[in-house]
Amino acid sequence: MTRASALAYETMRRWILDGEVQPGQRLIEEDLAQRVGVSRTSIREGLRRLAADGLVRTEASRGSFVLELSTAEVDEVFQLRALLEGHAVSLAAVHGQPADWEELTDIARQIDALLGESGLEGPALFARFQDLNHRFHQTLLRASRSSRLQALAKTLIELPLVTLKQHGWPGEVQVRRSNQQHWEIIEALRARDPFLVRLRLQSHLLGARPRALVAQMVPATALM
Amino acid sequence: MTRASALAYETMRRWILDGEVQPGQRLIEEDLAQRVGVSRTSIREGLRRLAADGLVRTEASRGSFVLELSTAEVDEVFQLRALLEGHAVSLAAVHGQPADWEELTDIARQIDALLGESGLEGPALFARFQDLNHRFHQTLLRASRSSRLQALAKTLIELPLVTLKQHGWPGEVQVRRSNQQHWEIIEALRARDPFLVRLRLQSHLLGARPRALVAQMVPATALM
DNA sequence: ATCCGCTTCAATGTACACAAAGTTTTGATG
DNA sequence: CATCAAAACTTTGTGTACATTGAAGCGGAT
Repeated sequence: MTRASALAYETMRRWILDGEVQPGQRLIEEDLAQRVGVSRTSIREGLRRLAADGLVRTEASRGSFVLELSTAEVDEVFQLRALLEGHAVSLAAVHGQPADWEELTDIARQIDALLGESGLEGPALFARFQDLNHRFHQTLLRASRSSRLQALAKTLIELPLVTLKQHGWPGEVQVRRSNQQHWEIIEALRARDPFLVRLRLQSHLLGARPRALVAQMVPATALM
Repeated sequence: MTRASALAYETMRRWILDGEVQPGQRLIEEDLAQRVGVSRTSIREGLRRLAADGLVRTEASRGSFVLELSTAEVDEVFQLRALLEGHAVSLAAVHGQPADWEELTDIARQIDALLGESGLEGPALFARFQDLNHRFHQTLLRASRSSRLQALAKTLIELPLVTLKQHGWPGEVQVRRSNQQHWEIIEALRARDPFLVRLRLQSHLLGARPRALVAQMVPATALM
């Protein structure tokens, strides 16, 4: 079984996404090899995959560094997500199946349930919301029935996660508002309205971003 | 200098894009190593980069295969190109510089010059047009001033090239029509009209595709 | 003759050792 | 004391040997 390199990839990927290694930090192959428990060969293969994902940047003969994202770059990523996922949901509105709506509904229900649990707050609430939210967007992408579009968007979705520890967690209010929008997206999908669902999804993605982004947008047409 | 792996990557990439290895063909690491003149280590690294580009597909423990694209997948790629490059040119209309317009104009002039040369036809004409056309679209992407968008679109642009040998070359008529559209795109950029330039670019990209594609489009909104 | 399982073989996956490149330390000199 | 160059060390890049896996071919049993 192809395991050592896959193990290296997944382990390091998790370290980066969970913030256990800092953005900008240099990654030394030998150290990684010892920590993961595989040889440098497998570590190198994992690093190259991470570089392809955009999670690390590799400079020739100088090593690999964990991705750093400026706020401007985070905005850029969200603009592109809005473009690609907007397209995806409008395809989903046409090609999607009732089973897709069910899956989305199930996830939205689980997020609602999360909000109902008393005593759940801060990091704990956030971690579970994060996971469900991620699944929601992945499910939307799958419903587009375009594997290539799915692959492109998937990499973008993960990039901003490296900066989460710096930006802190959203509060219960934001989670509530976010899931309300999820329900509205599902509604537009059930109605098979590609135009409306795209608008709602783009609004969902860009509304969560700093206001600065809106000002930078190409007026009226940037994301269409 | 990082050379062996870079050499492997570029050499194999050229083989694939030039059709010297067939779509679907299995690539055996040892053979490649001998043909390129580097060790399997470097070949493997090159293959992984090609896999990240989407030019080869790697199955665990079973080897690497040159990308195969069905006509439906080619259409899918062009749809995504229309989406991403459409966005890019509308950004270019806002953020681009006069130097960008000059560069584009220069390329369009060279294509016109190509058509003026008597005796140039078939594969020879096509090869030179192909190169200039590629540079035109790359320049458009650069003018968007979005490196991430550029990177995403760049990989898509190259994918359909693997099937060129199967589809034959476009004639002089198509080249002429294509460059006419290039001029119209440049005009819309100079006018800094993000809406118009996006429409013209999408029309340029999708017009060249089989009619079937239009029928598959999500009515009215697929690419907006 | 066909099907099942075992052996054999070819190709990929992994580890390790050596080579090349880059960085830091050190020491001599002005 | 500052500066610069050379040596020592650290880290990445490449080649090669060995391990593992999957496929193909072979042989025997029904």
